Amino acid sequence: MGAEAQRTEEWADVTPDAARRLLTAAVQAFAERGYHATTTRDIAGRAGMSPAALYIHYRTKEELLFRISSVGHRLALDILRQARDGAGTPAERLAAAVRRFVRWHAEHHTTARVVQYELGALGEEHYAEILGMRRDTDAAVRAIIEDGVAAGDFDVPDVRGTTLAVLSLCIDVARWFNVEGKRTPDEVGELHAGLVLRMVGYDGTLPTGV
Amino acid sequence: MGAEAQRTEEWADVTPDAARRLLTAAVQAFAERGYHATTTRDIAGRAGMSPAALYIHYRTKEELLFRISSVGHRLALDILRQARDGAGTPAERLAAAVRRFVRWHAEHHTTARVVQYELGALGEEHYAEILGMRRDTDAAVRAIIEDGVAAGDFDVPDVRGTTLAVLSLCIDVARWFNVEGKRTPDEVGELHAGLVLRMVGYDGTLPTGV
DNA sequence: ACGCCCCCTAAGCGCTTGCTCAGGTTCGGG
DNA sequence: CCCGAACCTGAGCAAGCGCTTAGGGGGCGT
Repeated sequence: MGAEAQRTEEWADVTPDAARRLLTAAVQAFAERGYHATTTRDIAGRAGMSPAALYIHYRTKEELLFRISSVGHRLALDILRQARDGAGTPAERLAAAVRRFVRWHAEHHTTARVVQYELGALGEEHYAEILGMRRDTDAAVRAIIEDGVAAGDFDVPDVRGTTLAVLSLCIDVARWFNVEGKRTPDEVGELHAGLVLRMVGYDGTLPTGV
Repeated sequence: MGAEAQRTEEWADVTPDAARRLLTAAVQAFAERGYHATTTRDIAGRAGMSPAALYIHYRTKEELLFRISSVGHRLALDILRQARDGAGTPAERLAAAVRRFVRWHAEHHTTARVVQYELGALGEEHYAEILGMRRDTDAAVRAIIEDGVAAGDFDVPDVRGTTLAVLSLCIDVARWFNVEGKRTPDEVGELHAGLVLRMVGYDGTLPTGV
């Protein structure tokens, strides 16, 4: 499945068609220039519409950002929760979590960039709502690490700090990942999964799997 | 030494006084709201001046950003080069590099945020100039890791990828570090130094030092 | 005492911004 | 054939933007 196919799939349940086109146009524009440097005319232009058309489907420019941020956080959270609740040893589940989380940030790095770096532009209420999802994200990763510590598979002196560092390492992929670069999302995910297992003091070999 | 003292010290060689006040005002504003959401009136207001005063000391708003970015990158690069060229084993030098680099990103997280996340707002020529310094940053860290591999102290299958990940982990501190939080810059630096030594497969204990 | 230069402000110019609104087009159901 | 609902556009408004300009005040050397 190519990146293009996934990009449309990601917003598949946004209707009507024009609203989805505006949304994907906004994702691209926000990712390229940032929220504040993007004009409503630019978004509408990319979607092949007049500026006024935007306001039929969204009340403000900020609502567009919130919708993107909301869907993006939901997707990222689902990835981590699936790994947390999946089968296998803590090492296998942590490796799977990192692999998929990193792969998502690389593959959908435009969306991920908006999701991770444009939070500050959200309105107060929307920001608070997103913050809740981010706390859940942290909790999901922490749960896996705590499982590993309890099982005696991991050696982690500072669980909260290490959780933060693991998430930090994964999220930052969205900042530097470049489609023109030599590394595929799969390769980056694999590399990071290995690094994270070392960070938690797992002394076995990197488990394979999705 | 408090953060306040360091903040002024950081821009000590910027003269005259009004130019420095404008610069520090811009750093705060850019870090809080982002470059594009910051107005020249806001910057001038924070510095206790009229909007026009800005243009006596700086030709454009973008030049202000470039100056900040330039000084910030220079400071960060110096930290890493000092660690690279310092005495000690590769593990000691890598630990020192991460400790100090992370500490800088935590202590000066306002400056660091502008330096790391507002690159895209730079003009083309200024951007190219900054990019050169960023390549040097990468090279400095890579050199230490290569030393450790050559000495047989580190086990790193993918040197370039791991270098990128190490830098990534350190840089991202600027995004999440919160002065209100419970962790001091020193503690965060210590934690990350330990994590990075694990990432490079160093099997000794964390060396102490600056 | 005087002229000079540096530093600053008040006012505002030209432009772009987010957003609005009256009016037109398209299309399925009766 | 007509109606109403859904969707879209052209034109434009008020506000805010980066930046400019004309002019004033204060401290310096002479």
